Formats: sequence, structure tokens, C-alpha cells
Amino acid sequence: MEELGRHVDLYPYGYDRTHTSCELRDQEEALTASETVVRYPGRIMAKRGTGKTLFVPVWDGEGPIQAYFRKDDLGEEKFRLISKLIDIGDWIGVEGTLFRTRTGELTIAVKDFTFLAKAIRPLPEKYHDLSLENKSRRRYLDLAMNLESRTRFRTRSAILREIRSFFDGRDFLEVETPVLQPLYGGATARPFTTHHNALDMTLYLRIADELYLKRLIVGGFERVYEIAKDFRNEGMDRTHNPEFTMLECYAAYWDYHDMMDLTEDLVRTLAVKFGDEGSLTYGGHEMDFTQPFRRITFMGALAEAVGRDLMPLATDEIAAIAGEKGVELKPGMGRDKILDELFSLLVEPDLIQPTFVMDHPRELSPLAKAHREHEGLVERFELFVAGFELANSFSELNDPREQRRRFLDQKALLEAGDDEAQRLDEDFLQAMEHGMPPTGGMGMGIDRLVMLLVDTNNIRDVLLFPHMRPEDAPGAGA
RNA sequence: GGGCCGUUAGCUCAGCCGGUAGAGCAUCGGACUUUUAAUCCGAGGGUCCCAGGUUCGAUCCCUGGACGGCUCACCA
Repeated sequence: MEELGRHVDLYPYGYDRTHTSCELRDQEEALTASETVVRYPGRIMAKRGTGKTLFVPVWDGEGPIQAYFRKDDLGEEKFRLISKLIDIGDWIGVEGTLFRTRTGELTIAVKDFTFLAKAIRPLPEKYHDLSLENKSRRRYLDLAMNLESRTRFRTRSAILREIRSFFDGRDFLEVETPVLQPLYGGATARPFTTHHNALDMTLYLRIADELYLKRLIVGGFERVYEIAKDFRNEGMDRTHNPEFTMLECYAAYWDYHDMMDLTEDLVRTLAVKFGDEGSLTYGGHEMDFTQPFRRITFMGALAEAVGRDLMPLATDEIAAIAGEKGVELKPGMGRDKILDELFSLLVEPDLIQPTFVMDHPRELSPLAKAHREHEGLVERFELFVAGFELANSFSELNDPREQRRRFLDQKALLEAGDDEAQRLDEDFLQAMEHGMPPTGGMGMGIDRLVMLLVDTNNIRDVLLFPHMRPEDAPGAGA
């Protein structure tokens, strides 16, 4: 290091690149014929010396190009410096002409080279994958070592770009609403809590965007969407990270049927773009998105699974059936909660092909509008794919009087000890009292969507920096 | 939060019945002028996750803790 540092600048300020690795490959013929001198920067990923020559694969953002150092070309001193002092992991720029070795590898015959950044820690070993923990904890190493990993995250980016283009093309306005909220709402979940010093007040990290986006509908924006991080203070596992990305969209004058058409259109568009002609393989399941998505009702699917219509039954009768089917009944579970558990157990696992489940029981959906025909139900749908919920949508409740009653019901649940019950948001109610047009709304979990499209069963594979406990936790070893 | 499994060199991993530890890659020294996981010769590198306990002796057995993986519960 010291010896090297005396000779050259190890951390210069830039490098004038003439070609990327892709461009070198694409323009090989012309560049080789004209013996053009190219300048190519990247990271050294291996080092193979044969005495008075040295072969060094140099990777840029897209892939490798081999650099070839030859003593006769560089001179005794420079060749010695290079072959001794460059290491795997270093960033260098090489200048020279393009040729193919006799084994057919596209290679730059190096005339000159510069360090761009000297690595003082080694890259991990290249024959085995990093452990899952190290991949997640030190994503930079995963990305440095695995082209598939880079590709997966590029795909995630492309999916988000496609979603934005989909909504932009349908006159939806992309907006940003607060992450820090004095009151959280729009979903049932425990929040992260923080504190604003100057105002000396408690603030919450949002668990959903819903109530702010609806305020915008009240304000007169007819179509809005937001792609944003939400935060939920719940357990972490293969499909849950404390912060995750959610898409929410709202359209004035729409009901949940309109929203269902939009959702189907969006998901099909993505499946066509990122799948194999509109079909996707996920966890060994083959799914076809080209056909119209199946549409079933919540109670209808349950009736089929149980063998009888549960709608007319009283709570204790439903509880008895649920108990028989293996639902773990807890005290305080209402009728709709039991139905929901029964549905999760009996119906959801079989919803592999894209399926809309419609018209849910009312209690589970405090922000959805009552069903226009069926007492006790709301106008809601969930989209299931590969057995998990991908999207959730309502004809949004826009009657402020009814909304207040629903909030009061939730408040009663809260006081009864349900710490996930929704809070009464007076400011939101006041907005709604000014009049919210009939509105359709939809939310979609983007991380799960990406998991589906890239066929992985671990959310950490689609999050660049998934949440991990600190390696050196306070109190470790105590 | 519960259950099961794991934590050993920079990385990926072996380590038998309790006797103070190994491989490959990486690193360092040497040989080699077209290599592809280059090859060949040689060397260095360890708080065996942490704290207790049992034992003449613990990487190994026991207890507790930390972190990780799978899984169940909760949730998206």
C-alpha cells in the first residue's frame, strides 16, 4: 500500500470512459479493425498471471471485459508494479486496443492503466454463493459478486417504471403524502412511534397512505396514486419487512368494479412484460394472466368450501363449523373475524390462478362502502395470486356520518384491547364532511408483486437493504 | 413470541468417542509471455459467537444469552 501510494494516486477524481463493456462487445468489429484505443473502467474480479503476462477480468456495471497486461508492452517497471500491486476488488481504468485471445475471449491489450479506487478488504470467494445473511447484510458484496442479483434489482426498477407509466397513461397524478403523521390510519396494524422535538409531540410513521389520498379526492384531484414506503411494527419473516412498498390509487366516480378492471389490466400488463407471454411460474405453479381473471364472492367461495351457505347462520353456529375445520378460535373473535379465518384456511391456499374475491363481511373493512344489494357485506375485492393477497380494493365509503359510526366501532374495539383497531381521525372526517365524490380505491403490495414476477419466495431477495438486527447488538456477550 | 437447526481463518465449509483445529478460494514469497475456478512450489493467518458450569482437560457435554436459518403464530 505505502509503496504503491508513493507511485500513484490510489483515489483519483474521475475517469474518462470511452466505452462500456456492452459497447465494446457491440462495436468489436470496428474497434478491432481500426485499432482504436479505448478507455474502460471497472472492478478487478480475478487475476491470472503467467509470468510476463497478466489476465485480469474487469467488470463494469454490465459485465466483464478481460484486460491483458504484457511486460513487453508496458516495460519492466510498470509491469512489476501492476502485477504485484493490483488486487482483486480494485477499481481500475485500462487503456488499450481490443483483440480476441486464441481462446476467443474479447480482451483489451493494455497500454496504460490507472487506479480508480484501491480495495483494502478482499472480495468474498467466488465459487460459492454468499450466505443469505451476508447477502442481505452486505448487499454491495452480493451485487458485486452476482450478476443475477443485479438483474433482479434492475427488474424491480423496471416494474416500478412500468407501473408509473401505466398510471400516468390513464391520467392518474402521482403524489406524495406525509410519512410522519400525527395520527395513523388506513389499515389495521401497529405503528412505529417517534417524537417531534420542536413541537414536543408524538408522530407516527404511516401504515398506509389511504386517508391522505382521499383528502386529495375531496380537494378535487380526480385520479391520484402514490408508490411509497409504509411502516408496520409487526413481526418479520420471509414475506414481511418492517418497511415495505405500497401502491395506492384512487379514482373519483369509480366503484370497485371499475377498480377491478383497472387492477386486472395492470397485473396483466406486468405479466406480459415481465413474464413469459403473459404466463408466470411461481414456486412451481404455472399461472396464466392472459385469460379474464376469475371473480368469486367471499361468501360463495366459503359456502363451496364448507358445503353450506354461512350467511344466514348465527355467530355460534359459524364458530362451531370453524372449530370443526381447524380454525383456532379465540375469545373476542367476532362473526366476521371467524369467517375471515375460515376463508384464510380453506380458500386462500387454493387461489393460485389470478382470482378476485369480492364482497367481504363488513366489520373487517371499516373504510369500505356497504354493498348496494347485500346487507352485511361491503363492496370490496382482494386479488389473490399464487395463494397470497396481491391487492385490496373498495368502493370507498364517502358518507361522513357512516364513516364516523365505523370509526366509533373501531374505537370500541380499541378500548376492548384490540391494539390494531383503527383510530378516529377527526381531521379526515372533517375533510369528508366537505364531500368526497364516489371513489374507487386500490392498494397493492409492491414487494410481493415483484416476488411474484421474479419468482422468489423471500422478500429479502427483492429489497436492496432488508431490515436486519445489528450484528453487534448492544448487550451482546453480556 | 414458541419449536427445531446453526454460529470454526477475509469468504464457503469440514472437524470422529472430550485431549488446544483443517480444506478450497483469498493473502504473502517464488516459477511460468494467450490465461478462463489458470497451473506448480512454499509460507502466514483462529477470542472455534459470548458468559457461566461439569471435567485433570471443553470447539465438542450442560445452562443462560446474542445473532442467523427454517417453521408456527400475527401481519401485507
